[in-house]
Amino acid sequence: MRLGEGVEWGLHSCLVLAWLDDEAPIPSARLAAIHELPVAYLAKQMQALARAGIVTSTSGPRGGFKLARPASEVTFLDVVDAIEGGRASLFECTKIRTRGAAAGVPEFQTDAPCSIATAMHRAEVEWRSALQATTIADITRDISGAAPGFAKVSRVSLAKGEP
Amino acid sequence: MRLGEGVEWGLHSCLVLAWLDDEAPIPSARLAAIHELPVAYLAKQMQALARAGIVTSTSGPRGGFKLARPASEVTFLDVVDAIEGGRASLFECTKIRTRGAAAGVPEFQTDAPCSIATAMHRAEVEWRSALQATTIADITRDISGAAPGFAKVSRVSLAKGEP
DNA sequence: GGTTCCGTACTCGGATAGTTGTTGTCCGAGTAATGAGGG
DNA sequence: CCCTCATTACTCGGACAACAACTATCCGAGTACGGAACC
Repeated sequence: MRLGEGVEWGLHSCLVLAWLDDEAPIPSARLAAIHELPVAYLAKQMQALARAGIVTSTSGPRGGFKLARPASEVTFLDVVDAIEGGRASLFECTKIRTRGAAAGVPEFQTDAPCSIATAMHRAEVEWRSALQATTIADITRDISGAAPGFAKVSRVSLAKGEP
Repeated sequence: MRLGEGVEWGLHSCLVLAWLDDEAPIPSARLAAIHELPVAYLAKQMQALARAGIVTSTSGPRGGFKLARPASEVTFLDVVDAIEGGRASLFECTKIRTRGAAAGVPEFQTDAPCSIATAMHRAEVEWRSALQATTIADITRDISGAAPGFAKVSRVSLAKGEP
């Protein structure tokens, strides 16, 4: 079990969009070329981000994608939920304790939520909280801090396409 | 994206095994009947638990599964890892920042681990920590506390099979 | 020369196949109880 | 009556299909630019 690859692509793409925020919209083709990804499939993931309101899309020449809001307000959880499409519930309780022979056991028939499901959900909340506590802006800060002198020139190379 | 159903089955089965700890080993057929699950597929999951050393298996008549160690030493993380078979890494970094046009950007070529992967892994550690902090014994405590008076009689019904 | 209009090229968007992983099932190897036979 | 041993039934264990989800791809709808024609 693991997250789809699209999550990684979406996060990196949002990072690039934040990086080139003052430039024109970036089409999927260029986003794909930057990370050497399948163009059409990345486009599909970008559609999911657009539906979730994380990025805005523009059609036609000079069109492409831009961040819909400041990078500091785009959390990792937003991107994960957008691309996984709500299927990001790590655990789902199917109420198996209410079926079969266990149905005759009073301790298992209480209306209280299943203790196992509760524990799993508690862990999941920890995961989602950590994702929500991190934004795209945190990552751009990391990268800018690592090599501030080359920021502008590399942004230009990325915007042009090939290095 | 979500965990396999086998995780829920494994957790509930461990709970039953802990509940009936002083009884004879429980065969997969009875475990499946308790929760009305597909017998053969549950057996497959129990095999995974046995390989991980969480339960011990006995063949032949009067055989079945028993917890290999006290329920207080069986964490949810143990069960999840055992059944997901090590594929429980929620996120895997495929190093896409080192390919394509991004390969020419100095900021993306540092040897430091990918900031995005780091953030995702940090969230995953939170999840795994929460899972490790919960044991099967915690759940048995919850259930016993809810209806202490009926514990013994229901344990007997479960051991016999049908209520 | 300025304005309008049309053609063109480029972009997103949803509908369409291929491949991997999960779910479900089956039969064989091994083992302990069981009953018969012999001492 | 007790012991030995073959039979038998029951269990786990790994090998074998069916399904779903993820991955990958294509073509159509819409839009802005660019140029030509007209005023």
